[in-house]
Amino acid sequence: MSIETELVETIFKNLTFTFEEKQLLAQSFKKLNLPKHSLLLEAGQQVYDQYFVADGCLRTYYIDPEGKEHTVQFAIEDWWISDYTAFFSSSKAVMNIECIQDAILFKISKEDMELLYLKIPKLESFFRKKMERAFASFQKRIISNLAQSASERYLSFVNFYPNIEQNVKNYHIASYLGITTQSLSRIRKELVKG
Amino acid sequence: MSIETELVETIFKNLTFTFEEKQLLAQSFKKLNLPKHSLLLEAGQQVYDQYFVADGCLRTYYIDPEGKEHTVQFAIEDWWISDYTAFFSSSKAVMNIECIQDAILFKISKEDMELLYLKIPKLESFFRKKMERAFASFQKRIISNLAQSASERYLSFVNFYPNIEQNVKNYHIASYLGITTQSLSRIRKELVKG
DNA sequence: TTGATTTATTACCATAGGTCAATTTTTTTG
DNA sequence: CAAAAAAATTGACCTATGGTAATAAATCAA
Repeated sequence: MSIETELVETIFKNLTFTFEEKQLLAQSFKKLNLPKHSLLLEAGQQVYDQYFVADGCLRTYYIDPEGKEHTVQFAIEDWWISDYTAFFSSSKAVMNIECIQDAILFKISKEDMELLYLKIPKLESFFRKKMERAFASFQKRIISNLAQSASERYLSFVNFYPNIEQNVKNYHIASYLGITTQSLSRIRKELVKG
Repeated sequence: MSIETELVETIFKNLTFTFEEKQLLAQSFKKLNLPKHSLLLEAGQQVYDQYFVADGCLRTYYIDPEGKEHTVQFAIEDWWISDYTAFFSSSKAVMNIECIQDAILFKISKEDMELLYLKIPKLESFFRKKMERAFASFQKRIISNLAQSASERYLSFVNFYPNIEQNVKNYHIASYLGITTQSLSRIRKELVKG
């Protein structure tokens, strides 16, 4: 399958493009195979790209001054991932991105992105809507962090990411929920009992 | 001052418009005076609009099943506010929005917004960038909630919203930080002692 | 397959922050 | 300005979650 077809069929499912537009897309995106355990991005690096996950699983995490990891986001098939704060402002990453399950990605640079917006205006709509959904889901997460107990957050997580639980380590989930692995263990035990 | 001029000078400071575009903007936005303590939006209501804050202070909060309030966002001069999850998906509000200090707002409906995007494409860029910044700031908040203690979060808050602290009640800040007013009191006492 | 390494569980104690209730301070209203 | 209402503080006690450490289970690599 040509990369043009692949892009159009995986990333931009609901859009139609002219031949020239497809060419342009194919030139802007690069396909990437990423093995499990590899780091896609490290804190301190300049962030040029964002990545579409065609297959596999990754996570974005922040390492605090005490060295503890905090998972900000998981990304599976059909999600986008980057250190967006850095990507948007063309600055250095605060976060790390790790590949949790062998992944296939399509990457595009911010620069190419801006050019595409100019040349294919419908992409601006497409990405604005994507941002809106991402924003809404972050907002839900903030509410969940404020209003729910650890075990409620765990249940929300399992419900929201049903396909992820198998792929990730307990300490990934714990660091996403903002608790220790020990607490997660206890919570699960309680839930089985309860 | 005409509403056209007002809009262009307050909301869209860095953009230039043709006469017709300004007309269109003026027709799409409505100016609103909102007194302190009034509710701009209540959970359960259909969300049609988003609001630009020209002056004053508002907050978005969620009321959990136990009746506790959780402040998701403050908005002062130059910020936008709405229940964005509901606004984007044209659904019912989960959040409430309360006016904390007498406010002057400009509101625009989602419908008019989408029309404007079609007629004035540069607005799509403008709002995409706004979304990007909002997204980045939510991401920071998530990290802060995961990685920081209550007193660290309080210091970050004071630092990030230096002008808001005077305007809001302690219980607003506490509910933003995810703690009780009692804890906030204790934290402040500790910080003064040093 | 087996030993080595990584990950998960459990137990015990410590602590940040919550709850309830009383009191003081601040703000609002007539 | 005084009385009433709202907000903030404080204290005593409680609970959820954290930290440390030991053990068990699972995964990986030779």
